[in-house]
Amino acid sequence: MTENETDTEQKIFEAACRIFEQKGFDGARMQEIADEADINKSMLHYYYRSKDKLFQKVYQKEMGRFLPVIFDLWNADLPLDKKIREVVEAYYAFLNENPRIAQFVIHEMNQNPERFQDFLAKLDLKVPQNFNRQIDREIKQENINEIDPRQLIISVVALTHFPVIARTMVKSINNFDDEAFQQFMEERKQFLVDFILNGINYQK
Amino acid sequence: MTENETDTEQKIFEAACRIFEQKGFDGARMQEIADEADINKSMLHYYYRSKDKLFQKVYQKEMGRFLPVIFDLWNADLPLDKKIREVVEAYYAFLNENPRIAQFVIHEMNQNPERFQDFLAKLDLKVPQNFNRQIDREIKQENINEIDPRQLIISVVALTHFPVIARTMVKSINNFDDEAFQQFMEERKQFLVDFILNGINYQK
DNA sequence: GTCTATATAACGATAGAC
DNA sequence: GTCTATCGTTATATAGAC
Repeated sequence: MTENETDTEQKIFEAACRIFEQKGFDGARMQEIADEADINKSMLHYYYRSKDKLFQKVYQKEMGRFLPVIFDLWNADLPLDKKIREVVEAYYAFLNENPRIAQFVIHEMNQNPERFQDFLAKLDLKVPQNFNRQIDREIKQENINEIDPRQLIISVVALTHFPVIARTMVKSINNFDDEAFQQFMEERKQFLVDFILNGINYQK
Repeated sequence: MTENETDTEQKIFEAACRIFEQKGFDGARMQEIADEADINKSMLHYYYRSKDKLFQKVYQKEMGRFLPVIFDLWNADLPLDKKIREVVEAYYAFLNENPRIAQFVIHEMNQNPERFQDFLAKLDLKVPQNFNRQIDREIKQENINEIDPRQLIISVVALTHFPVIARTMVKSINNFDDEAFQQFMEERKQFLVDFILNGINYQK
């Protein structure tokens, strides 16, 4: 019966992830999570004691998945143009598989900045030092404009993540259905790589 | 006594704006709004009947302020480089005066896409047709790369708005206090204008 | 219009049978 | 482990005195 235990617990957790991602902590209802998991509400308390503790688990999982992806590739040993393409594609792949995670991160981060800061500190993410040096070199060799690497990183994150976070607005304004939105985002991928490399005046 | 009536009603409304912006509909408490307005909780119901109706008013005010700003300047009769600078500066000015509005819009839009779509339809915002034509001309004259004007607009919104929405993350990652963040954003303004114009390969 | 007191409903959490 | 029934709290909302 160990399998059934694990199974129930996991069904609850996965349902909680979906509901918390959609509604946030304040908007989520324990009953709703129970319904989503197709499991009796008491089981949520049996396995996780409280809404708060269940949320903590979800929070750690989602933040722990989201944040490393943001930084992972910047330190890679790749030429700048290839790196930009890889980062954009990695962001796209991740956001495609996790369409609501960015929205969750943004909202819960703003609701409780201290908790976010504490969590970030524990993650011990590497500041992209290699990338800073790479940008320095490229500037000295006059391959790109003089830019602050931090401005570039946040710009790439913004350009890729914002349309996903603001998907409702992008769809409404352009009268996109889901399919048209998906196509728009696919076209955007190539646009972004060119836009970013031109943006820093990259000379091959 | 008409003055006192209006005064109380407005104090409530302004407090409600601040609380709903920070906490969202689900996270906001009527008692908290009453405290923020320094007014008895019953008065909220006396003037606005319900939390929902009070929120509707706030929603309409905030959305009605936010959305026009996004589109206003794109149709202006300005050369492209000047237009980009003006738009970026207009976005900056608005977000500086309303530091939490973008976060509010994003969250409530995602919580209820249908309501957002309905509201947007009623606003009857002009699609930036003039801007589309301007981009067409610039492409034909080979002043810029072949780009989709919709991709450019959303990119400019993303580059300016994302750091504000994700302010907590930007601050935490870079170990910025409020002052350092403000300076980073100020430096970013010039970075963005160059980055965007280079991004579309603008030739003066 | 403003206050206190209270009704009503929703939600998180627990007890206890099986 | 799982279910039903229910407790205790909190939140919205209203009634009624002033």
